Amino acid sequence: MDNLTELRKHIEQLREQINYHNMRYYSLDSPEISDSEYDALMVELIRLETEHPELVSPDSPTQRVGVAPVDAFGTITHDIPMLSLGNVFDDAELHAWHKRVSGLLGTSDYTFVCEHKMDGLAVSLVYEDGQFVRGATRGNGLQGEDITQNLRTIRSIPLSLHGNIPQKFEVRGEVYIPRAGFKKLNESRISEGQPLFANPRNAAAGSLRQLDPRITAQRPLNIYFYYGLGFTGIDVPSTHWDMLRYLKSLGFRVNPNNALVDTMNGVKAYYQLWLEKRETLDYDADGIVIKINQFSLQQQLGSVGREPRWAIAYKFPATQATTRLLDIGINVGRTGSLNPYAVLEPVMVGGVRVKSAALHNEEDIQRKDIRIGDTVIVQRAGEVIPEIVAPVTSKRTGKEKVFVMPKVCPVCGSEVLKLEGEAMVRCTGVACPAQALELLKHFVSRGAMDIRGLGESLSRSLFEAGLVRNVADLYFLTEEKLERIDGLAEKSIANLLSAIEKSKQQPLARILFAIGIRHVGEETAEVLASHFGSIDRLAAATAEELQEIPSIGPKIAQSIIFFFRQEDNKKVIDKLREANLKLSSDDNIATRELPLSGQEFVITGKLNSFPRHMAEARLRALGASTGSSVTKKTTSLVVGADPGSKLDKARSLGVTIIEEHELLKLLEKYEK
DNA sequence: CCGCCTCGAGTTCT
DNA sequence: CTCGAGGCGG
Repeated sequence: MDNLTELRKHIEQLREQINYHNMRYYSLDSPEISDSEYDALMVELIRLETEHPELVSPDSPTQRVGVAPVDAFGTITHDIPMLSLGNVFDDAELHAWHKRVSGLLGTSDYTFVCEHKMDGLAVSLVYEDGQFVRGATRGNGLQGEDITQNLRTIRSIPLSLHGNIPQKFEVRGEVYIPRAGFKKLNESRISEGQPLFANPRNAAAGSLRQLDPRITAQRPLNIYFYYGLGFTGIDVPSTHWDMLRYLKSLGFRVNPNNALVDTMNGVKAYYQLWLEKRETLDYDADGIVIKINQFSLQQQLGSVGREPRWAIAYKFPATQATTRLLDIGINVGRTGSLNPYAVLEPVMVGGVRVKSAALHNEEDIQRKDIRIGDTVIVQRAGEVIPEIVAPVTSKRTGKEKVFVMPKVCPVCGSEVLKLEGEAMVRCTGVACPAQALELLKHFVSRGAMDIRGLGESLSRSLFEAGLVRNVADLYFLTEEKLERIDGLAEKSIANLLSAIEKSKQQPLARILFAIGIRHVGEETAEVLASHFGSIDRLAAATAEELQEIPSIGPKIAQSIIFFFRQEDNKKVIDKLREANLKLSSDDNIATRELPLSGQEFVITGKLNSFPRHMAEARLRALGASTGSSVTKKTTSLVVGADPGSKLDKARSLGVTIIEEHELLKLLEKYEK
């Protein structure tokens, strides 16, 4: 046997192996070998084919990387037209369809196959003698574009089939981009400065229509097959359901969520199920497709125009809609950030009337190229919050206006500042009313001081009436003052005052969160409260001391120091103290659970009342940690009889030193 | 210095 | 929920 024949055989074997594992991995989602083992096979094949280009065959798995570009797509006439589907939008219309069909057939003794109506691109593939020879887009239904080379790059499309196969047949399926892949694709497009795809469908369409298949090969395209036809040289199944199973047995990827259903109630249940669960799918589905299972009945029904009578789409309420962007407004946040939002012509999306949407920041608007006056696609997918996906550029009239961030704060007129490397533009006004009001709203909110009955509108009224200029003013409100507010009855006033009174008991962590130090949220406030135990100790801390705390870095440290340096803030804190808020957790009942957490105690010398390990255990039970030597992290040193060198160390580090009787007092105070 | 993770801030509608 | 920013480990 000569060398070349042997090599040819080896290459053929490799291809078969790779094709088999391709099918396991891409079509059946159940790989048998690891990715690296697979890669090794592929590398070997590429090496052999590079060395012997004459042995490269068009169905070789190496050819999926895409061949050289074409000038234009050829036209392919579909042997059997690719029909579109009629739509129904509610149960009544669905029943009307069922009734019509049953009437035409003279029976309602048939079954249904339910499938997802995937939001992708319908394609048609022709196989001859087990080889994939031709693939086309749907086009106008009669003629489509020849995208054979692009389809070859999709891994789950078998290039050649084995076993007892039809001489010739056609399969149809839906090409799509999985959601995860779509997200990644758009992310990489951002970093490459390319325009974003509005949705996975557009991305799939754009990818399939690449003239250069090498680009298509890099897109995460996938496909589900849902139809087989035009078989020659073999007996075909007599129902659609069996056809799907047959396609699967040939190695075509078939959607596992398809269902065979006996009754209309089953159809409705399938619809309801996936209406609720559609967000869990890794592709967009805009409805379900109901097909009459028996081919003989399908034939009997035939088509009207371009729509078969034997199938219907039952659409989900749209999660995307287009509407006009009337204007772009600006909100000023608590931190002074200027937050643009879209003013939309109200539109129904996913069953809700949407009239505004957040636009995050200026860059976001520019990247998406959204202009005032544009027709835009609004989305309200699984998430409740609407967003603008993209403008519909084809609807531009030329009168649209590009948005520019104002140079001054729209509320107080102060200059705005965009810091180097930051996305947000900020108002520099120290006394900006918008910021003050937002801070007030934040202060009374649920996670902060939790003052019930003081919502958005009352906050605004109090602020505008000049009764509350800063958050501390809340604690000096009186009945007489509140009577000046319109629409505030006696009972409401009493409730409000009692809610304010109650909030005085909020623990230190809540207060630290509520006063609105930049970069100090709930979590960090908790850390600071348990570490320092009082607002005064926090205010006195240096940047170094702050940064020693885990999760506190230079930025947060700087922000805290900046906050406490401001005269206005000092005044507010003094007034809060005057109002008897718990600015120190020492006298705070609400922090009882772990009053000493964040503190580290070290004991030196001999204790009289109990052994050292007992003292340490009791301290730990209160949330403190205990150490054996004095370090920068030590917060208190307990001094017993005959103290050692730890005392000197503690003095040099400025660690709080307490005596045994003070420790006892401390323990008694917190233990119960 | 980069990538990963967590936290902070802002947001819509019923 | 999403995006940006800060902290931190490799």
